[in-house]
Amino acid sequence: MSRPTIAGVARAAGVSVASVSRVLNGLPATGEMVERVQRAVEELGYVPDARARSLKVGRTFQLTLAVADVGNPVYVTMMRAVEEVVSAAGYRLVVTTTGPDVVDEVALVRGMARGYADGLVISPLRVDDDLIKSIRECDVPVVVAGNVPASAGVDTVRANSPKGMLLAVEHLLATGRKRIAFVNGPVDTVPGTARAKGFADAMKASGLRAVAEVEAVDFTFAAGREAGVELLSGLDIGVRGSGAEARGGRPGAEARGGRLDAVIAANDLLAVGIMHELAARELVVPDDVAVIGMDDSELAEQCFPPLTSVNLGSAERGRRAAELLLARIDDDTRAPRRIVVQPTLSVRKSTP
Amino acid sequence: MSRPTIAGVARAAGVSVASVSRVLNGLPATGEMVERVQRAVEELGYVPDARARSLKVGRTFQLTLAVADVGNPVYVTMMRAVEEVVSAAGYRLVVTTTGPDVVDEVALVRGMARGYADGLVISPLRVDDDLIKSIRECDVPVVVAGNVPASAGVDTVRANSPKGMLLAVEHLLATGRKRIAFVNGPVDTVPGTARAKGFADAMKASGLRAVAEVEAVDFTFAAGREAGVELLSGLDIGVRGSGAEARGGRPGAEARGGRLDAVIAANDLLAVGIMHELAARELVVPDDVAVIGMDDSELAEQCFPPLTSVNLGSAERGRRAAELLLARIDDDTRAPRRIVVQPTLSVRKSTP
DNA sequence: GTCGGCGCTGTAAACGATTACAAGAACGAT
DNA sequence: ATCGTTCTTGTAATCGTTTACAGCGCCGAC
Repeated sequence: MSRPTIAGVARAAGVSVASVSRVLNGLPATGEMVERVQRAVEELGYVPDARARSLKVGRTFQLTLAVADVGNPVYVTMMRAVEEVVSAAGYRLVVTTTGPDVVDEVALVRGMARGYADGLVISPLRVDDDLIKSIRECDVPVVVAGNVPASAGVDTVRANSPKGMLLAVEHLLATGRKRIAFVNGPVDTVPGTARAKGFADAMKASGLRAVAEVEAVDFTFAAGREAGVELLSGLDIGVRGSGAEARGGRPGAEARGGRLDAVIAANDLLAVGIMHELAARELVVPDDVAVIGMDDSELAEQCFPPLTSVNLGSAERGRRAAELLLARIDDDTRAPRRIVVQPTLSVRKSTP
Repeated sequence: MSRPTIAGVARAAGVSVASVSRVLNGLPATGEMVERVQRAVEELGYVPDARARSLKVGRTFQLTLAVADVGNPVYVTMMRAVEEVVSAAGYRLVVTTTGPDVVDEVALVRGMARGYADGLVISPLRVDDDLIKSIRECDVPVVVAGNVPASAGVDTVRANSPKGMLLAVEHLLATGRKRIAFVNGPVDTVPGTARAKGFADAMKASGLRAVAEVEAVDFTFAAGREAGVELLSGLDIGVRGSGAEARGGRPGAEARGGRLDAVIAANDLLAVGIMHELAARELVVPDDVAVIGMDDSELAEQCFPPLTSVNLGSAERGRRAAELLLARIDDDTRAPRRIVVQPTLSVRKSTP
């Protein structure tokens, strides 16, 4: 009645359980043995039990991907890439949402010790010593998709935000925009700090000063809109001066850096949120204000106008991270590798 | 050196393994016993092995969610909802992408017999007898998020597409649009057939005839653009007649149903794809053409103009599906339930 | 003909937890 | 003081697989 076990198959085939197991795992056996076992398996509809197998071989053939927010399209891209690699290698993927708190990330990493998965790819939003420690002590292999110090002694795959920022700023310069504002996510996050430093460096290298900088409360669309409101109130805006200026920008605006003709956002969701606020003020993208996002997610081509975005290689990072994880599962002695994926710029209609 | 087992804890605490297990599972024990065990656990950093536990108790505390395409924002919404419910109940979520082929869905359901998860929520894109059969025979509880015949004898949670279509058509009528085109996904899919029937019924009920109907190759953004190209070539378009008409619509267009002033798309991704093609032809949404999507995903509020969309309750469907699954895991004797979630219309700027 | 070697098969011991069952302790009632 | 009840604890079986080890043919070589 209940599911047949390997013992039932053995009985039906008139052989030992060991032989059944061997046939099922492709170990050497005579043609007749294979034949009998396969017939019995077929007849009973036997399917090996993953739980028992996991216990014995010490592996679950599952890998975990932990991201902060599945609603962020960049994680969807990454998830796709990871899925592809790990499923090709015969693993299932467990996707976990950690949320924005580092304590939940730590709890997750600690929990890996239960052995429900053979490895972890984690893209931590916030990093502290506890997290580093938990990763270093973790029983199962961990790959970090993001930036943690080399001292953590863990495989990492990260983006090159500074280079990406440089691409963005240079592209704006090349198209004649110099009055640039920057909307970042929380600076106490890993991507937030990287973007902040990258933007500062890129601007310095180009001899520019930011017209304005705003820190959104998180990396979501809603936060992008809020940041847009904050950014656009009281600033003199637009190439044509058709915007706030016509409606009378505050006097202080000039002092804060002058007119605004371009916005760089720390990710695509923020960029799209800002574009909505620009539209609400009847400012035209890119004519009045150019907008550049980061991540080059699917949203960048779906939004309107299509968003020029810095491709930080999220798909490649996902792929490489998954590959590193698989490699480490096979060989845990190898020295940790630190891969940096280089950015490219996907130019679309949101910049002139 | 390697991970401590319950036997190690028992030795360190000077008690039996049974006692350790009991303390860990909160079964009655004296204060001193609890004390000793907890100290030993603390000292050794013991964490129970999920694999061994799974084998013994016959449960993995994992649930699987199978969707066709993680890139579709409606699945992201659903996934969030499912995640929330199942993780609150102490389960992990395994997200699997089946792709568009029914054979892969069947393989997935069959594979559940391995017992790597305690239940499955599947949102099948295509359904055939094999799939129904595999679901009926499945060893672990299955809940279908979608439409399968009652004869399958399985819990289902589905949307009410016809009602949703009615909401869309009525909204267009109420805003003075009668020349409606419909862009569907593949009609050999579950949502595709439901939408097709719903649209036909809604139009009949309103005494209207479709100006045009296009079937996209799948439910993606790219397919939406292709469908947009097909739809818009040679049709006379727009309330103001400022569009194709000015550039000379083909003579045949009138015969095919006359001018076009509204498009209903089978989901948000298709709608957004179409909006891009409208924009490429300098047609203004909603002034020239109104657009309505379905799913009311995050993309609907992120795109521009924000998309009026039929909310088919994807979050609620996810939640209810997860709840049904948890309930069935607790009690597999209960008769199958078939829940229908009612739609609402989220009116935004893409309709007048 | 015997023996070594090789290759297949079966027996039984793991893997690390839970839990049925039995045994012992403690305690109150008679 | 004895007995029965209750509560706690320990012993050992069990979940379904994999795999070390031993046994047993069979073959070729001497």
